[in-house]
Amino acid sequence: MTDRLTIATWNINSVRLRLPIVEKLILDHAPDVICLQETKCADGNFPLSAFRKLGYEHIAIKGQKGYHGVATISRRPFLDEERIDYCTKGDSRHLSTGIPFAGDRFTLQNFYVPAGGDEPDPEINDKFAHKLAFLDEMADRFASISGNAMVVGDLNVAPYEHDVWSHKQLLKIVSHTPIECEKLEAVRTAAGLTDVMRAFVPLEEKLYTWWSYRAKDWSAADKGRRLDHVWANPALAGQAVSMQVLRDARGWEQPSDHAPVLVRLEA
DNA sequence: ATGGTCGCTAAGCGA
Repeated sequence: MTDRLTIATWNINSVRLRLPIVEKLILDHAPDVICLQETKCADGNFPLSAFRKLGYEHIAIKGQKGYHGVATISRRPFLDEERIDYCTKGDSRHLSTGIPFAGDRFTLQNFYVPAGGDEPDPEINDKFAHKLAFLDEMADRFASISGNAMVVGDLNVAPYEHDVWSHKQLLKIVSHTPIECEKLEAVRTAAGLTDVMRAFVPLEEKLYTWWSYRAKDWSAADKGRRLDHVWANPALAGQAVSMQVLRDARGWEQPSDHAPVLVRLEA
């Protein structure tokens, strides 16, 4: 009996404002599990009933008022839930859920890594220091990951040359500095995880998930970055049969500055 | 060209 599961990850920059386009994602692509970041919504204000009406009865949230916030919305029941307060700042940036799949299970970790501010120097920029510490803590914790695992979310680092529109022009821009790229790679390899998006798109090809609101014409300029990621242990990654970045969603009505990423599993 | 645009929550912060 073949099991199939489609997972979406999307930084939606306010779940309440973006409900109409999350609904469009659901109607167009019918993901089984949706991982959202930057929900910007206290738990008591999360639009649970809107998602339940669309058939997503299992909703794990970790929100805070005004900033950050992650949510995992599912048609399948969760086997367990865990929330880790990385850097013990009280930020809502991590949510882990156990997902039943193909007679087995995997742990789906939904992350919103700190953006890190503008100045790429931890000595003078606390936000950048926080980002680096967050990545170091991820690497520490990931060293003991076991079982089937998938990591998704806005990791706020575009690690490879063709994850940005201009490698040379972005080397000193937060999200593509060498130290961040090295640390992100250390996180992924600490757990032995595969970069699922890059398994479908060769390293020589451009791959973006985010385009700034500030561009006059984001699509024409196409100065994108791949800030969103999907990683999995090799066995689970081997069950991924498709991956797509829904670039069109960046042009939907009142869009997020991130596009959703969809991965389909079959086993 | 050191700007530009968003969303929160009510002037400034974070992205």
